[in-house]
Amino acid sequence: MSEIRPYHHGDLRDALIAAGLDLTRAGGPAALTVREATRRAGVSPNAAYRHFADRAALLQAVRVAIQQRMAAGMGTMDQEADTTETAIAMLRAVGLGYIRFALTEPGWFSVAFFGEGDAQRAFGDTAWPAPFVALETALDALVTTASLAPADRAGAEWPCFAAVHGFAELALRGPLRGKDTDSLMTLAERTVDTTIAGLLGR
Amino acid sequence: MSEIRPYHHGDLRDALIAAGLDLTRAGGPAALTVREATRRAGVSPNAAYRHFADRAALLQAVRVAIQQRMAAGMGTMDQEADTTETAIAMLRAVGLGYIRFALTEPGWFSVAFFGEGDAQRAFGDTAWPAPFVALETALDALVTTASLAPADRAGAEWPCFAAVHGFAELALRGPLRGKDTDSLMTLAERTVDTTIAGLLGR
DNA sequence: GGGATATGTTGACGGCGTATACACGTCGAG
DNA sequence: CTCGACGTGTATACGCCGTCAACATATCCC
Repeated sequence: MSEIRPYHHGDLRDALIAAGLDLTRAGGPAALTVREATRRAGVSPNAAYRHFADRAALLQAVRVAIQQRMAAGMGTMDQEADTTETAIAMLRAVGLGYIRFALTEPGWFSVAFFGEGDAQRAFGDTAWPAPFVALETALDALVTTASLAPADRAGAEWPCFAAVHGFAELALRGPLRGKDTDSLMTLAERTVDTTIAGLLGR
Repeated sequence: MSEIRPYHHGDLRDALIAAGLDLTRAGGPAALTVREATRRAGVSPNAAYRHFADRAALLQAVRVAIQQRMAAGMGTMDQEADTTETAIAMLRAVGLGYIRFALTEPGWFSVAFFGEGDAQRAFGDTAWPAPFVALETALDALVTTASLAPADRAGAEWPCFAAVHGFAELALRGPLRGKDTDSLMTLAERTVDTTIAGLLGR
């Protein structure tokens, strides 16, 4: 991109991640293959091992790239929430945004969150993924606007995250698979609203 | 087991499913390999293809076997629910039973529900899995005991199923991975209770 | 200029799913 | 009782995969 990088390849690492994004977008985690990624980068298979310890490491890098993209694509979450209504709306938007991303980019979604065997590293080492941070922010806003008792704040993430992630899984791989997006989003709204209602105890 | 079945193998199909149960119990769907299953059955790899079209068909058969086991292991769901309290308790028990199975048998759970690529067949052709039927029953009981408005009955499965399945996913492959079972079940209770509260609108 | 180092290639190994062709055991029809 | 059809298991092989070890090349720094 910048000036002349007349090296062997130039920037193989990024090229492999880019290929990985292409592959996983269409086929999910299983579609990411060291050999195919290197093929697309116009390089021999083993060249990848100069930049990634193994396939899992490449997949992890792709995961991070997807999460960044997801953060950008989920729209701005940085609004202030100063009333109960806006705080609830914010929480709702976070949940529906998560589900919308899953429906829009199923391949990427499947990589970004617990997709493959050791995918716990979706959270592991680095910072938490953007959607999760947005969830935390929205829940905090519920407390500051006195919609949620401070005593109920701890652990409130899990019902929310579970409902939203579980719905995505139902829609992508479960009994809701194949339903059209409109119906799915209607059901998603109900799922999110039910969870919020339960959380606020009313 | 029974008398002399001096055929080539005797009952290879069942032997392969049994091997598949062993393999997936420890290692989830990825651990199921045609070659390893046939190895355990003491037979050449291609013998499997006399009984299953491909690896996916074998995995599907294992899935069915797991779901039967799960139905048996989740305890009896056939109790009557004639009061609001018992109906709610039933719904709670179904949800917590689902999560408990996921925590107790993570490998099997990962196979039984949307585990691999085309796992939608967890529901596809045959009858719905037992836990799902139990959920339907519990929701119906809520209606007959007048805890849930009949108008709210349709689609009530999805918030419940999403919360419970999502929680299992969080605990097995997500940010809650590694937490001890007691803590997890506490969080699971809160998740289930939150969902029920939201469903009953109170 | 000349190592040290970073990067990429070649070749190989073992594992996988599975196609194709063959062998064996059983059983029913003549 | 024979014989062939059929159900079942084997042998061989292909192309894919991840990855190791050894080698080649390009770049950077002294």
